[in-house]
Amino acid sequence: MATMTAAQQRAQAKVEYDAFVAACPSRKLLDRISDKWVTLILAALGSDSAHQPGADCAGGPRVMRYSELQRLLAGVSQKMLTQTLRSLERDGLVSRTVVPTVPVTVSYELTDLGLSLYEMMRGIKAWAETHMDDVLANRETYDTRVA
Amino acid sequence: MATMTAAQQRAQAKVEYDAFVAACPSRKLLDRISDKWVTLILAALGSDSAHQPGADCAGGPRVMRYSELQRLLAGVSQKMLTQTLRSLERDGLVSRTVVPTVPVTVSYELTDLGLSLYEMMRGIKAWAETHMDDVLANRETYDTRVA
DNA sequence: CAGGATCCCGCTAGATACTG
DNA sequence: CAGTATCTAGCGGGATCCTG
Repeated sequence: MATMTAAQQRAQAKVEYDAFVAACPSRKLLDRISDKWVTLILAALGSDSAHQPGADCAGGPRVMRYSELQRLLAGVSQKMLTQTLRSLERDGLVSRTVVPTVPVTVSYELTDLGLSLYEMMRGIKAWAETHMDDVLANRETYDTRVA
Repeated sequence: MATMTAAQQRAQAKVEYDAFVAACPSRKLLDRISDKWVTLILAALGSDSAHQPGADCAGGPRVMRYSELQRLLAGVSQKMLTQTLRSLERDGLVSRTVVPTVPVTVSYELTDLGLSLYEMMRGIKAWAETHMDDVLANRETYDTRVA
């Protein structure tokens, strides 16, 4: 039984390729920043608070408390907020500070690494603002052509 | 019944914020490139074929056929490959060419817009290769600190 | 105040089978 | 060769309730 069927060989190739892709640094980065709340938290802590519909918190503090973030990011569940903050802390992108008052006070801010990531996201933002209109236009053209 | 409960107001805020986020160009871009197969197809068509474990197709053609892509991207299902290619075509990022031979021959290649996106992804790749090691190191430190 | 624990549901990727 | 159609299971994420 040393031989494999074609299907088995394909399955094997898939496993290897998946492992290869999973190990790719770019893939890891994308997995991280593609998370909806990651980007929004980064934007919030990076003081790019234009991500709030009406109000503006321009020049707002780069250090925010849990409840502040929850208020700013309307619609985030506690679960996702906590989960996301934890993973960002784990990756050394944000720092978490607990002040043992009563009740307890917890604040978050970007680390240097997190700030660096935030800066790179501005590059993405720049591309998006430059080219997304074209993409959207192409999309509409395509849809009307089909219909 | 003109008044709303606190819960209703929160739900309303969430809807508005979600709509706001959905309209954000950066968000749209991230939704697009965070797709596993999108990035891999772009890499394949951008001739960055280092995404194959063993073999190398350096300097490979920027125009590839459906079956070539399927072979290169080991483990992709027909469904996802077709679906992804369609959406990329819809957005004007890749062009699809049908040659009516028997059986039919279909080839894909990047458009200028798609190439531009590919170039921007190299920026992401650069950041990843520069900083992901730090992230991973932080992650391990965090895990051992907890355990 | 900041978060842990639990239940539950929608969505989507994937497998399978069929076709022009 | 290059798809289309259908069905299903797994899982991420939200809602809800509880606590140091």
